[in-house]
Amino acid sequence: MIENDIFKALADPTRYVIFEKLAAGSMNASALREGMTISQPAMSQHLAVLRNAGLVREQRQGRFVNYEVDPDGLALIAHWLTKYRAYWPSRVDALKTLLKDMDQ
Amino acid sequence: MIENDIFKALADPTRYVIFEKLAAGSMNASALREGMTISQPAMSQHLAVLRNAGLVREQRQGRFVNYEVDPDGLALIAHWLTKYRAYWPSRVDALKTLLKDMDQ
DNA sequence: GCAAGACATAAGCATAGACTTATGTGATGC
DNA sequence: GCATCACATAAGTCTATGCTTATGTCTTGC
Repeated sequence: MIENDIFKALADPTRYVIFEKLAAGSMNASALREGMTISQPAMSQHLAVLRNAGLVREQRQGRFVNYEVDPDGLALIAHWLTKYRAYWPSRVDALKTLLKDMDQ
Repeated sequence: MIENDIFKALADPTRYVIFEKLAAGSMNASALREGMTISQPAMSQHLAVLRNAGLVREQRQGRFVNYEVDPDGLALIAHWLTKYRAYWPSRVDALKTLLKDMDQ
């Protein structure tokens, strides 16, 4: 279950912040730590989780590792969402009416 | 951070299954337990988490409580996704469909 | 009223996972 | 070669949370 890894990765507040930072622009691990009170190993571990979930990908540049948002992860969420189009708001009213009619 | 509750709620495999079951059709808590080896309190607790996250809503019917997918929760995820449009690969068909449906 | 059913809440336990410090690995520069 | 930097991995600790049993609350049917 791939989606589960994605949700688990984004469920942690610290990782969520890291992901948002990367979404604003790709960065290496040290740069990501700036402004956050987090140890270097913790950052490394969080990035590994995000990477394994497919939300982030790395790119070695000498002794730096540049991290960036991986579109594939976002695509998976989007694809997952399409499974529930029946429940999307634009159709909610029609659905509500339908359900109400069916109940009686 | 509302999204965090949503991701946290879906990160648990058991809750994910419950959500999928409800997406296939609204049910009461007892019906949800069928086919799952899970205690009644555990189910009740999971449903509370899903409800607090806005993913599921309840509807009292006598001594039964009918649970159903709350479109608001899915709408929040969809809205969250739009923040990352810049990263969406144009080639992904699922995304195209999603965008088209959401923009109208 | 009272028993039984459907669900929620309480309290305690046990594991997952987020953190730490310490150490390892690979690249760069002198 | 060797010191240093950027990052990964290891190992241990502590807290969050998912589970259990026990009990409470509300509703229905007799």
